[in-house]
Amino acid sequence: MPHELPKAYEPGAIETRWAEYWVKEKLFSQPTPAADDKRPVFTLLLPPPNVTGFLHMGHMFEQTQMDIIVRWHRMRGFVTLWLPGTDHAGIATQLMVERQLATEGKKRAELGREKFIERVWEWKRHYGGRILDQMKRLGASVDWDREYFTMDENLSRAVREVFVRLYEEGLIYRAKYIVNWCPRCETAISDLEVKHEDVAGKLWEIRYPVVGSDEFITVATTRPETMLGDSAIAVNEKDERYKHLHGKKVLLPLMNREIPIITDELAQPEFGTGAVKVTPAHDPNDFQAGLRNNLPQIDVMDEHGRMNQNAGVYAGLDRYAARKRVLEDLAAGNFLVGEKDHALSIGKCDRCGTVVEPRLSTQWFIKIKPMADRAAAAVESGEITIVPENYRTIYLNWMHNIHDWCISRQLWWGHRIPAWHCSCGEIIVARETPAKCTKCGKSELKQDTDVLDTWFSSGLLPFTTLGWPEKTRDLEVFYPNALMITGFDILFFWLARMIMFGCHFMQGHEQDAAVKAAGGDPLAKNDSVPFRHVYIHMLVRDADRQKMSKTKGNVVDPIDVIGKYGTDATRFTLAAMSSPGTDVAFNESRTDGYRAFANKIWNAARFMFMNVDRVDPGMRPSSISEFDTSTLEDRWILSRFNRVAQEVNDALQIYRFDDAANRIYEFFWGDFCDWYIELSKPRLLGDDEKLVRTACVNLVNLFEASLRLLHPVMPFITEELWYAIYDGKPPLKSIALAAFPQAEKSQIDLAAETDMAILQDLIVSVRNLRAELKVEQKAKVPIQVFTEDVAIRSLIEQNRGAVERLANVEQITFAETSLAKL
RNA sequence: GGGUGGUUAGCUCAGUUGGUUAGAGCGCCUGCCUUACAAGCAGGAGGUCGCAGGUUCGAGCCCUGCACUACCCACCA
Repeated sequence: MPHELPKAYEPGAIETRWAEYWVKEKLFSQPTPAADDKRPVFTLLLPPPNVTGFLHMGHMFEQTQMDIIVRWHRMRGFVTLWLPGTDHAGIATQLMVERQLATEGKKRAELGREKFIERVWEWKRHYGGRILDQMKRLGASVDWDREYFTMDENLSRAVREVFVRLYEEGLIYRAKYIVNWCPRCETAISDLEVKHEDVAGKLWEIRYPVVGSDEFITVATTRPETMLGDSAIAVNEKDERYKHLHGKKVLLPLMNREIPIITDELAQPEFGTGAVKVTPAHDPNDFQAGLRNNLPQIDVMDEHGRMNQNAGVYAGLDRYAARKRVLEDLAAGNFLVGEKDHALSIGKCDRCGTVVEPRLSTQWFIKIKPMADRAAAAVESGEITIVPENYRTIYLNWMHNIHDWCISRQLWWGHRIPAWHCSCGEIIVARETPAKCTKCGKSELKQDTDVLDTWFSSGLLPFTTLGWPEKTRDLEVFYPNALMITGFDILFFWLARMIMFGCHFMQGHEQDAAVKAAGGDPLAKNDSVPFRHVYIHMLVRDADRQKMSKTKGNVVDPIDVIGKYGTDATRFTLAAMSSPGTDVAFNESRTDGYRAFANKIWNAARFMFMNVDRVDPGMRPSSISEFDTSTLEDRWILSRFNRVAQEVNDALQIYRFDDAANRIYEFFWGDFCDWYIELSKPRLLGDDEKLVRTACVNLVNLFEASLRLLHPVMPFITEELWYAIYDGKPPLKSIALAAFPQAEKSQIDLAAETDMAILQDLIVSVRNLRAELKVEQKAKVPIQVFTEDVAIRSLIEQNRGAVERLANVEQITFAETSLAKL
């Protein structure tokens, strides 16, 4: 077939065609390897996008990096599993559906739990697959046959199994505790889900009259409405100012309740007046102080952030309205003695932005310390390595200062907690719905209404997606994952939890011996870890380094960019711009440049086909060994190729996607196109049929190998041209299954590189001289070269043709003096 | 309050263990439709490497301080 390619590369149709082909042919489905399979294994779990999602640049960035690594491993002969799925994303999805309902003027409560959940499933069916379809367009080479959803029945069963086991081990407990509460979402949220924001607030000073005296004690607060729930005033034992008041009481203004003056470390003499109000039900520090001093916990607010009946006349008021009224009333009663500006940081709900209220409630917790210690050790010992390295310290600091994890959420969307309450007070934690109470035998049991934090189930994915708790062959082969690629923003939410759960539940796990022998990592001392290496990527920002956000309107939609420049160019941009530890300022001008690169590749192919078709239309690349190395430029380009192959492999080994991409770019454009193709022209245009043929064989071989080298970064154009080279009948169904170029140091021909560098220097300096002397562009001129070096003379002598052509000169002679001239 | 990263060409960024004239893309200037590619080719201009000290034969790189900037963590009433 004559290879008639259009003059310019148009990625659109070509990319969609291959994207569909890869999925249709199930090219990336990875069956479980047989017992005698001796190939090394590479497993990678795709961080499951939320079902709320649409694909944004961050996803594309992450997936490009993963796809490069995955394709690279596959081409190097690894049994490669890249496992895709989506996350039910409890609170986030519930919020989206609530918003959708709001546009219909409906509320969640009106629908009731069952109907609401049905609505969420509808949402999931509608939006859940969207991001996966977009991933297909990106060419993500995941195993679509293994796609999962975190609420699939098998995964849900695994969640219950984990909960029950942890409960039985005493690591899950239920307690009344002060937690972060979002009054809008009406649920507890974990510390991580609270985002702190610095605001200019006020500090109000309130004086409480001491009972039985005309003295007052003054305290300061940023949340005056909570004084309604005060149960003591604390002073420091050593504080001389208050020693005479120890054991006395104050009358709580507005509520007219007598509360004790206690001594507690909560009060620091240096701070403010040295006296502090204690409100155990509304502040975490006060809560602890309350426990230490056996104080009553007076809860004055409800789940909506409104004052309740304990707040007396303020009952029913919203917390901010109550604050206003309390301050007015305090002022009227002459209890308010000061109001100062005060910078404070307030916690807001990560999801909806509502100011979080510390709230006393009964929740389920994980006693996290034992798992955290093991998870810290896994990183400290090197069983898990983290790149960039500074995240290691961040991770360890967090692990070492960890608090118990509140895992219950008062939401409707998520994994229901497998606990059943009996009217007798007994709580039964079980894998399946129990028939009757284990204590009193009653059969009317009510399942706990709470659901689990969404990160509870995602923390289990490295093993639950492989069939756990069954002892599956998949688990044996594919666990642990080789790598985890994810963003720093979910380091604690997800990564930390996966390590804790993995180490805990996979304790004693040994990867299949054959697999281990083939691809085992000597760093890993124990296979319980969920993955051996972690690569943390940074954020994609806009060209001005601003965070992309819908409100700012600076979101760059990857689908738009792809439409404009092609997926390959966009992928190349993201790869070339991703240097570890630095955010990517996504700049379309770069993408435009890489679109040109794709076009360059395309046209190099056109040039090659033009010549090949002329001499031998049936010519195919055979093995690289048939590459003819009789001339300097052939030896040189082969050496350059081997060098870049080695460099690309080295770069990918340490996740330097930028280095890998840049090295290929420089090689292909700079060495292959600018020099090698130009150098091959004299041969191709000459009359010597044998030389023409040799030049063609070399071009085809080198080009085919370059495509394989390029493939992980630019999968589409390489697939298209690879098929073209093989005339639509390639030896394998996809270049993605062909071998990735590897090279040894011995394959680098230093002599050829040095000699070529000399010739290149010569040609460049002649060109410069021509420009300097303003010699007519087309005019061939004779030159004299001055050199005393015999070797260089003979080098030029042997490559006279190339020099003459590329420098546009003729009659090269050698001068005896340094007065070389045109 | 603690911690981390960044500061290099007009713009966006590389620069591995300190070692000749500090690189790339885009933009800009000059000349070219040369038997793939004008999305191209050949050439060119442009940098006191944030500031101030220090170590060294030698510093963009190491040390100290400062400034600016971004981010992470934190229960300071």
